[in-house]
This record gives sequence, structure tokens and C-alpha cells, in this order.
Amino acid sequence: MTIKEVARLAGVSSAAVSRYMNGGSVSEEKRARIARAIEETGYRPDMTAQTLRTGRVRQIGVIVPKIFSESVSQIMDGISECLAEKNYMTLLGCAGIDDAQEIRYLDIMERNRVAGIILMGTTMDPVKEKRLRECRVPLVVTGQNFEGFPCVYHDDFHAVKALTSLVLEKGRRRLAYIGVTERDFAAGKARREGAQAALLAAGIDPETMPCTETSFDAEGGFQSARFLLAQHPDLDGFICATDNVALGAMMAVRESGRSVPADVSIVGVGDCWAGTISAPPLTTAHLRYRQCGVDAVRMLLQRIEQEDPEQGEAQPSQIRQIRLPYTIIERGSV
Amino acid sequence: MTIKEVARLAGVSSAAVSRYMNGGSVSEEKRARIARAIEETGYRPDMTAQTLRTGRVRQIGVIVPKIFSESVSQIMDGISECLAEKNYMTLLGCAGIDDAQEIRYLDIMERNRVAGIILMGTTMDPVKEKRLRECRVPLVVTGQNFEGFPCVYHDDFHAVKALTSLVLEKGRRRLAYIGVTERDFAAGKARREGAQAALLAAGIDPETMPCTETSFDAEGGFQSARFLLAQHPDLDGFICATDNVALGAMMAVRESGRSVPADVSIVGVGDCWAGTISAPPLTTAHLRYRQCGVDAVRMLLQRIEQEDPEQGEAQPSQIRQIRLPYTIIERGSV
DNA sequence: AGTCCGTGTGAAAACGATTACAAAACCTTG
DNA sequence: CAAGGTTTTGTAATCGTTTTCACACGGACT
Repeated sequence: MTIKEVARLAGVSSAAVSRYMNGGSVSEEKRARIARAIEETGYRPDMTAQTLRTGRVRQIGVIVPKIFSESVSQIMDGISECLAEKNYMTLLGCAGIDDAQEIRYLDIMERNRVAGIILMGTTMDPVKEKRLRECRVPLVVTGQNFEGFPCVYHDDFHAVKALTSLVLEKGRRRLAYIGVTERDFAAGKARREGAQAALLAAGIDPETMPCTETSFDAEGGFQSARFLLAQHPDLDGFICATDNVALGAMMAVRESGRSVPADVSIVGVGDCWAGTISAPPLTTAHLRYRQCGVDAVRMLLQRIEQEDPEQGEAQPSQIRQIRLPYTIIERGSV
Repeated sequence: MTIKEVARLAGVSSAAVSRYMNGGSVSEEKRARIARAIEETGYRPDMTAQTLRTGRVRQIGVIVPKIFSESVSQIMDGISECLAEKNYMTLLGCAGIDDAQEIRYLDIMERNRVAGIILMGTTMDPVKEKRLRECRVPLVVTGQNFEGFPCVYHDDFHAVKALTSLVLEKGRRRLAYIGVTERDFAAGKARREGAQAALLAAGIDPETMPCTETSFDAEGGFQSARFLLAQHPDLDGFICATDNVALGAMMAVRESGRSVPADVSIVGVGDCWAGTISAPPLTTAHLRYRQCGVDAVRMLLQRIEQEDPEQGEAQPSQIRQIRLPYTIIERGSV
């Protein structure tokens, strides 16, 4: 099943077989003999050997924090479809929130000679940044806007600002913000700042809005909202960093005997499927997760291809950044 | 950055460096020199070359129909966590419903020398079966019970049977079944048969129950339920093949002016997150998706390890099958 | 002193492909 | 028919590792 075996069977040199497979010049006669030998043996070239020799492998690495998440799997969907089109496979690394693990995957992927890496960003610290900079294969970050890296990310700031303005327009004034860890610049910091910016624009002091930080799931939203309602019984609106948190908050509000949206408005971010069937359905911002994956692949492939022919390290000024737009989806929770 | 370079710098042979890395015998003195050389150069062995030489690669292939699906991503979650523990990476192939693409991925993975393959099963036809049988790396199928292959799957039949019995116990007699493609033995055939078996056990002729076949999403459930309600206005229960379908059906029922569960009972399968916050929350069967992934990996790794030392092809009688239990979750929709 | 064993060592042969190179074979022409 | 060009060919080097093999070096033991 090796190329040599095929060559022997066809009575030619292994170079001829290689040329046959890769479109080199082979006489019609040998071409037929080789074809038959391949047919008989079911020979298929070993990709490991090919990679070792050519240095190229049609694989790209994808590092995610976790796979069981509506947003991540949507991005992955975009990625894998787009890669499949170009005949690439994806080497997946699921790192959790563990920075060290993330770097370990980066190592392994480089050592496997992947053509490029997509990093679904969460946090960034100096050690990691340093490691990312000295990464020798093209890299694209999704979901976060990391200065100096090619990124595809969502407009978290303006999405939440618009949502908050919407709530304010309905006359709600005593809002609370339920956020997630600030170490996540996009979902944590940018979204909170968006909410505060909207307050400021409406002439309200952002400092007066109570802010909590919780986990990404509904349970976190539930606990936070319950706590906030106990502290500030007169709240009439919750701005939540994610839809899941918002849905949890909705439960807490209902549990307290208040009604959504009559007494309290609630908004989330992400446009998750559960938000479409809750009662009331959730007003939220739709983010283009799938598109994010698609764009990340396009960007990566472009860098890969441009790097290939010109060995001259190309222009490092090429670090493009793509900010994806959002869409406010008004449903019943405001 | 190659092993030779390191060897030259340390003043030893490349064999010594290799032994140093892989725990062979190296004198204390050289050990120090090599360590320093590695430190200086930041050398890390090339995995492609290692694979070529040793034949082993710590990667396993995973082929899924699509990644953006609550069940699939949950299984993947179990898989990737379990693999990470054992220091394996996953090579992902997203095949859609395209059988040919599935086989193409199988090819590529074999040619990449993956240690094993997990196939998230959907359909099975003779061509594919033949190809799977002659697959030269260990293979495990999840989600389906394919005779003759090692499988980890859910007890779809009894789950739906139990759900249907539950609905019948509440006095509902005029049920309809909304299913998915019968080409999917597990989610299509087995679940429908479970529903019919429950009817039979209750002394009702299964043939009297209208059955439709639709897509896996809520839209499909919505259309089907609307159609069924038009045809049979006296229906008082829907057994749905998946939660998403059930939630779609719930919308259709509500749209028709009927109430759930007062007028019509609805059940689904899968225990998806949206079902917990719908109004009313959905009665369903919880399937152990995550566990499915974990067990699949355990099974695969076991086969890989047993195959490794004994070159003697081992016992092919080892095709274990694991049937995962289900749990009925009674919420408000019955 | 000779034998035996265990540990360290480097040269060289794999692993399975691609490709540079030079030789051979085949055409066109003048 | 000779000269010059184009297409086919096989040999051998290469990619970066691991591993076999033979050998050298010390003891420990007869």
C-alpha cells in the first residue's frame, strides 16, 4: 500500500507514480498501468509523509473555550462549512477557561504543522499575548478585539448601548446591569460600557446603576436578579450580558411576583433559540455568529495563501480587523 | 530547530537527543548539555516526523452531521473533555447529511493515521456499511445501534414508549405522532415504534394514530402540528420525536386557540434548554448526551490500547454495545 | 586474567512521500 | 541526417524523527 509497492506492481519508478498522482508528465501507456495498480491495491497516499516532505497540511487548528454553547457551536458551524469547501479539516482543541491549556494546544498545533489557527478568544494576559505573537503560523482571533491581531468580532458595545437606549425610551429609569467576568473584554467589559454609555447619553449618571458580575448561565442570572431585587425593590429594568442570563433574570422577576414586561423590562444579547419561546419572548441583539466563523476562515485562508508563494514574510501591516454588525430584535420583554 | 541542530549545539548525536526526550538512557553530563541546548533553541519535536516514524498519532477523528445542534455539541463536549484528559486531539469532520462526504472524511482521517474514529451516526446504507467494515482503524458509532459495530446509543424506543404511556395515563386517547426521517434509525424509526408500542400496550390500535415526518427543527413541528390539527380537530396529544419539534408543535397548538396542557398534551425527547423555559415547560425524556461522548471515547481508547501491543488482530468478538438509560422529566406540558 | 552484564554512545537505516537532476527517448526542423 | 527542442523517465536526496545495531566502557564475578 505504499507508493513503492504500487510502482513495483506497475513496473515503473515511484517517481512516476508520484507524478501520476500530482499531475506531472507521464506517458499514456504507463498512466494506464499505474491506474490499474492503484485500482487493484486501493492505494491512497499517506498524508503524514506528504506533509513531512512538502511542509503543507490541509488542516487548520481551532481553539475554543468550550464546545457546548450556542454561540460557539454556531461559529464552529460557519468555520467548518467554510473550511470543508476549501478541503481543509479542523483540528479541534477545547481549552476550557484554562490559559495554560490554550497555550498547550497552540504548541501541539504548531508542531503538527497546521496551516493556520483560529482562536476563539476569551481573555488576554501578557504571557499569552507574548506567546501568540511568536506563533509561527497565521492566526485569527474571533469574538474579541485584541489590538495587533487579526480579529473578527461583534459590536458588543453598540449592541448593548442600543438595547439600553431602547429600554430607556420606554420610560424605564431604574435599571440594573447583570454582567459577566470583566476578563472577557467583549462580553464582559464592552457590553457593560455600552449600557453605561446609553445612560450617559440619556443624561443619567452611570454610577447610579447597580452592576453585578455572574456566570454565563441562567442560574447566574437568576441569583443575581433575585439579589438585586432584594436590594433595590424599585428596579424596573435589567440589562443582561447574555440571553441565558436574561432568561434566568426573567425567572427571578416572575418569582418575585412582578411581571415582565409590565413591571420590569429585560433584555439580553445573542438571540438564542430559547429566547424566542420564553414568555414573554426576549428582546435581544442578534449577533452574526455564523458569519463570524465564515469571515474568520476567509481571512485566515487569505493570509495562508498570500504567505505561501512569497517567502519574504510579506507585509505585517496586513492585520485586518472585521467588526460585525448587530441587529436589535424587539420581542415582548421590553 | 530540528533535532540535528540541537544535537550539534550540545555536541552529541541526534540519537542521544531523541533518547533524552523519550526517556532512554543518557549520561548525566550529556543530559545537562542537551537540556541547555533545548532551552536555548526552544526546540520542540516535529510531530509529523514522529508520526511518520512511529506510526502513532495522538489524534482521533470525529465525524458529525452538523455541529450546531444541542445534542451534537453536548456529545462533542463529552468527547473532547475525555480526550483532552488522555492527551489526544480531535480531528473534526462536519459531513452534513451527505453520505459521500462522510466517507471522504473517513478516507482523509485514515490517511492521516488517526488512532481511531468516532462516527456520530445518522443513516446507514450498504455502500457505507461496506466502507465502514473495511476501515482499518478502530471505530465507534454514537447515537445509533448499528448491528456489528461498537456503539454507544440512547434507549430511544423505551424513552418514547414511557412518554407516550404517561400521556395515555392522563386520559389522552387521540394522539398524533410527529417524527423525523425514518432513515435515521434511532431518532426516526425507534422513537416512532416506541410510541406505537405504548399504544398497543394500552389496547389501542397503533394504526389509528396519525404519523407525520418532518424536519428536526421547530418550524417543522409547527407546520406538522398545524396540518394535523386541521385534519383531526379532536386531537388531544402530540408525541414528538425531538424537543425542538415539540416546541414548534406547541406554538401551532396555541395558535389554534387551544391550550397546553389543558386541551392538548405535548411531549418531546432530548431535554433541551429551551424546553425548560417554554410556557408551559416541556415534559420530555432526558438523554445522556454528554455521557454518550464520554463512553464512546472510553470504548475507543480501550480498543486502541488493546490493539497496540498484540499485533495479532485481537478478538473481533469484542464489539461491545452500550445502551444509555433515559430519564422522564415531567414538567408542565402533559 | 578472562567472562559476563549493564549502561552509554553514534552511525545508519528506516518511515513514505516529493522533487532536482541528468539521462534517455521522442519529435521537429533545416 | 544532424541539430535542437520537448517530453518521459529513473536515481537519489530530502523532510525530521526513532530505533536497531555494534561497539566501547566499566565494574563484578569466577
